[in-house]
Amino acid sequence: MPELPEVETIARSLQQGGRGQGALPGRVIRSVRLFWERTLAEPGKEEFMKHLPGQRVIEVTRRGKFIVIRLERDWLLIHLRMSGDLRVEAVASKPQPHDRMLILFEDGAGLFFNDTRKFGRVWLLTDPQSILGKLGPEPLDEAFTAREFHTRLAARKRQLKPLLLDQTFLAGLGNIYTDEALFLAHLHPLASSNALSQGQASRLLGSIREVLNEGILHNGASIDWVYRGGDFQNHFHVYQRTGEPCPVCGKPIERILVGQRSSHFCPVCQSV
DNA sequence: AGGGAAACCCGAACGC
DNA sequence: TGCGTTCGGGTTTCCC
Repeated sequence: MPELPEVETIARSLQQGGRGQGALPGRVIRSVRLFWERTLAEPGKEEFMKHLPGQRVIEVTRRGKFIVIRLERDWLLIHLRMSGDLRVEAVASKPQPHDRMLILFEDGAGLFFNDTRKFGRVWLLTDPQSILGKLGPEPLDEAFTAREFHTRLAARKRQLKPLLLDQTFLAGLGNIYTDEALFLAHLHPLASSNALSQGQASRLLGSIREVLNEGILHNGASIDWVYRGGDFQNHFHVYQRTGEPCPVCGKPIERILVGQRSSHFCPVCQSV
């Protein structure tokens, strides 16, 4: 579940060396190995091999669900998608099952990209804005106001659920966090975005921030058997709790399909 | 413009 | 036991 909190956690650990000895900044790339090429590397294997070796890592940050690695000349963007994970080894050992890429550094350290379901992607770019520029605002950015959020919601006429999942509208929310935020805000996933009052928009932004911060606190969620360290899955209010009593009113949680995505909500607390 | 569907993947969890 | 089928997560692309 490569949603914002986990990406945030990994980016932080990569910067601070949290996972083992993983501080990337300062390290110089020696070589790159791709164990899976078909959809992993953009623009392609040849470009990676040609341009990455010799470049020093400057810093590691995050934008939306992307992990952003700034190199001396280029930029590396990593999207973990569903089952992706990053692992840093001070002395790179041999690849493990489902490892898709290894970036080997001159001092022997290695950054492994492991991804069971092969959904993840890595981009090598001279200008990261070609991708990051399309993203909507950061919900955790304090400069992003509830008033601005309300304006953006009112400018569209869409079901709340798909709109919140739209990364160009707001960056970083996935299916879990959207369901949880809508529940906390007492809003129905099918409610129309342009029907929200300023107060409802404010409450929704507050709920989004609460859910994201809670996810970060718990190191993200490990659901669908893909374990990646977090335990936020033990704190869901509605997600994957179909039929269980609503923690607020006791009515069974319902599950519907919205924009092909499963959506969990309380039919009483979240009226349209 | 909004919404639906399919495609990309895999392994768990099911049905028979 | 061993098949086959379904499912779901994020995103892009195509179509109405």
